[in-house]
Amino acid sequence: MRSSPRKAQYWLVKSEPDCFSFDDLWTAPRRTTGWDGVRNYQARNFLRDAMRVGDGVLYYHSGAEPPGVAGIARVASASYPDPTQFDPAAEHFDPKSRREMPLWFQVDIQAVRKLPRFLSLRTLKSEKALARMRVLQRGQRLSVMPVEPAEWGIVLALGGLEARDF
DNA sequence: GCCAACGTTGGC
DNA sequence: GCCAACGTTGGC
Repeated sequence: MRSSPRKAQYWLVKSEPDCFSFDDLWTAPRRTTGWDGVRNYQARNFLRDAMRVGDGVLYYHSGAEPPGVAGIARVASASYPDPTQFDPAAEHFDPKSRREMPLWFQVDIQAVRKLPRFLSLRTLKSEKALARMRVLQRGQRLSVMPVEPAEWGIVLALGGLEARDF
């Protein structure tokens, strides 16, 4: 039996630009980095179980002035164990994790396009069509979350990109 | 299994 | 710096 083509999937990831900005990703080797350090089970499940190579990623700057979407990226690898969980010197070392049964996973993400217009949180909130977007719901703190295909299209358009730019 | 205390996130 | 919201921890 053959599987039918997958529907396109989209995600949003958060990063504090003081820590790792979209420009940092853009200038990284192959414009790619391992998205390590995620230590939330719901976010872990998205990384480990749902993300696929080629999925679209909105790169969101949190803790920034202003916060908002800075660029788009793509999932560039299958998920694999986050090596920092095993490193006692790493900030996100997790002594509960075992190499034979890792707790935490990551994917590689690769920058695709910088948004011609940075899309501030304020602007996102003002867009009625995005009212249900997950990142805009009060109290949500996930650093990795799904984005609806329609929302992806609206965000790209607001940011000055077209669908074919991805 | 409950729930209070605590730590973290992240906008403002 | 403040604080609301949330996840985790640990006593019971």
